[in-house]
Amino acid sequence: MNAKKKLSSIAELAALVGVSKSTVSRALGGSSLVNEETKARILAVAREYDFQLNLPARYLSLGASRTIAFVTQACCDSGDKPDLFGLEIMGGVAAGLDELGYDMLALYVAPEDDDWIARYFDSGVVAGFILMTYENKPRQLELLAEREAPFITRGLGEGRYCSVNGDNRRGGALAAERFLSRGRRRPAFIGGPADDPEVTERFAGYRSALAGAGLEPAPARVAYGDFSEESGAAAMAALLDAAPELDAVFAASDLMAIAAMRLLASRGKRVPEDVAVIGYDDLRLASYVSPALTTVSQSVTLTGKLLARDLVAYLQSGQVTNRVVPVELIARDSA
Amino acid sequence: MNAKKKLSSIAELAALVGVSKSTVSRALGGSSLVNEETKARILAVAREYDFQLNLPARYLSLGASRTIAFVTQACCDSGDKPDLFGLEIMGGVAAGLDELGYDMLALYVAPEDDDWIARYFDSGVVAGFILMTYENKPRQLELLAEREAPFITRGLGEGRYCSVNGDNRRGGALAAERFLSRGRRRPAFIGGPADDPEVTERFAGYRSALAGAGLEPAPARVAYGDFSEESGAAAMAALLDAAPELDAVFAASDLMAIAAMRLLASRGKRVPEDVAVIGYDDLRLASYVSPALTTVSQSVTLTGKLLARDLVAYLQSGQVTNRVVPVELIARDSA
DNA sequence: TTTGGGATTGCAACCGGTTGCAAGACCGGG
DNA sequence: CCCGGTCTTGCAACCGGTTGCAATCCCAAA
Repeated sequence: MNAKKKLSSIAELAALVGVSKSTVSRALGGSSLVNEETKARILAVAREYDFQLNLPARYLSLGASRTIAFVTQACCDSGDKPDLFGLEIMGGVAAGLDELGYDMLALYVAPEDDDWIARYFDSGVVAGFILMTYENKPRQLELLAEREAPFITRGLGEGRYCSVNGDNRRGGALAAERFLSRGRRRPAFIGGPADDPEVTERFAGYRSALAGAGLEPAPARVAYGDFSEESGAAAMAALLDAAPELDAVFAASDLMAIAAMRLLASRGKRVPEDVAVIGYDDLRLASYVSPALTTVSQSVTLTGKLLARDLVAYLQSGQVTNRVVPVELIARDSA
Repeated sequence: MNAKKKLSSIAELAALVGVSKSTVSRALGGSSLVNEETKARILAVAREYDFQLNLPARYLSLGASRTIAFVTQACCDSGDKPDLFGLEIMGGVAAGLDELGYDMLALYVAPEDDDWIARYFDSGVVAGFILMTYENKPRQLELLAEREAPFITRGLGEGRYCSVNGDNRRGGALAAERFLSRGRRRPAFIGGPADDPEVTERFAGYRSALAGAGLEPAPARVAYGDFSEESGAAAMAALLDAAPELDAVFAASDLMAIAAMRLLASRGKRVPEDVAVIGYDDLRLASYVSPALTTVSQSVTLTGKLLARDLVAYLQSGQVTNRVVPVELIARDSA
């Protein structure tokens, strides 16, 4: 039935319908410069042969592609840890881009690689980037800006470039409120890097919610890591030494929270009876550990879709957006 | 310094060096038809201006792109479960493709979508596919074959098309041996779909290892699910009812194994004291649950790299390969 | 000195789209 | 009947690469 020979160019289609290349091109592009009746005829034949236009040719001609690069950290060689948070967001981004008719190229870049922007942007393969890397992020942002490559990032944009960001302040507050409602009066905090604006925001929200209850985060009950498990364990150990009286811990990433729970267990503390624990991110993991981790959820799917939409909007209009997406507390067993 | 104006075409570069387009094209392509000295001169200038050739144009001219689509299941709208196993493999594929100078397009397709092959292959955006979907996989394989689109899949290829596959038989055997060495004599099996060749292989390996010790898997101690958690819980429940004497469970996926562990706990069985549990896949998750899951590892990174390499080899030579990658038992606490 | 052949290089066509511009068809008004 | 204007359509140039073929140059062999 559909064994008709493949059409491999607009010219063949044109010949078949009896019009010129240009007319076909315009018809497929939905231009108003074509007679409705002719357009219908062309589209009918196109559908019948299920014609697909050649995208490389189109991109060449248009001087712009419809592909977006999703840039995430390379998980080096070995069974190294992929960036789980980034990976979960990728699904949302893919869905968002798909709706808008864009494709997603997955780019795993090594932290010390600066070359990818040129390789992918200057060569015309991608029209823009979604930046999810953590290491060296500021430098990469700068490089992108320098090249005038369109991009969006998850995290703070500060009005200078597009971003989608969780409501970090509210996230911190949610954690603090949860502790308070559970009667905890001596909560501790484990941050990511102390100079990471997301971390300071979370801390600010946390502190002011505590302040609302007349509490203040004792300096001895504040420690910083780098979002990784190892750092989470180390921070937890340090906190226990410095402030053994703590009865709750709010960590700025699920991985640190999980590591903290392990360390607590190894020191004979029960979670949540002795120490309540709250994480951040709501990785898929969080619901599998035991006790299941109470955590602040950033709605990965929504974040992904917004990253996609706002970047495409920027490509089309140059409109810089800094969107904040709501967070919510996912109450499980650890706090 | 490097503020030289951008070179946006081979022609500009050519003018700068004082040669023709063709010569530049050949020099960049490493052709032997160019004088070594000229080639060096061209490359030097190219590097100085860090020139990137326009890939859409190149692909158009060559009639083939250097992009591979990694096809995985769309995780529909909501906070739906992404295919964790696929996602972990993706990292390996990305690394493998990168080494070979290919790019990776991430394609999340809905199970009932048949159109993507045309959209991506006929339009010339991708040169081939890596197929990771589970639902409707046979049909999609058929469609790909019909269109003569180059692809490779994880799982069984049966000589008809390229594949990379874990050593399922050995995986099953490893699990059985572990049970035996732990003194378990009444092990149960939870498979994925009973007609999935990977599952039957695992079962075959498992059964024959048991047979080596004079045991036989009682039919009452065999159940089938679909790799998902829900099905794992259901299967486990059924097994407990039908064969309450069981002292071990080998599940064909980590998710089913984890669900089984939960169900066992809810029925008052201790893992591993009362019932030992072994999973399959070694998802990142496996080491986080408690007790940490003993499981059969398929070396995701290696699998990913091989998928990349074998597909590219096929693109270049038409050589169909069916590779089997070794599996290993990761001993943790659950068995 | 002429001739043959290898090494380099450039010309120009082609890949398959898009689009500015001109041309033809057809309309109503003057 | 002529003119200007609106609709449609096609021509041909262009996007930036690749590559077959012809042209040129140089050197050794005859």
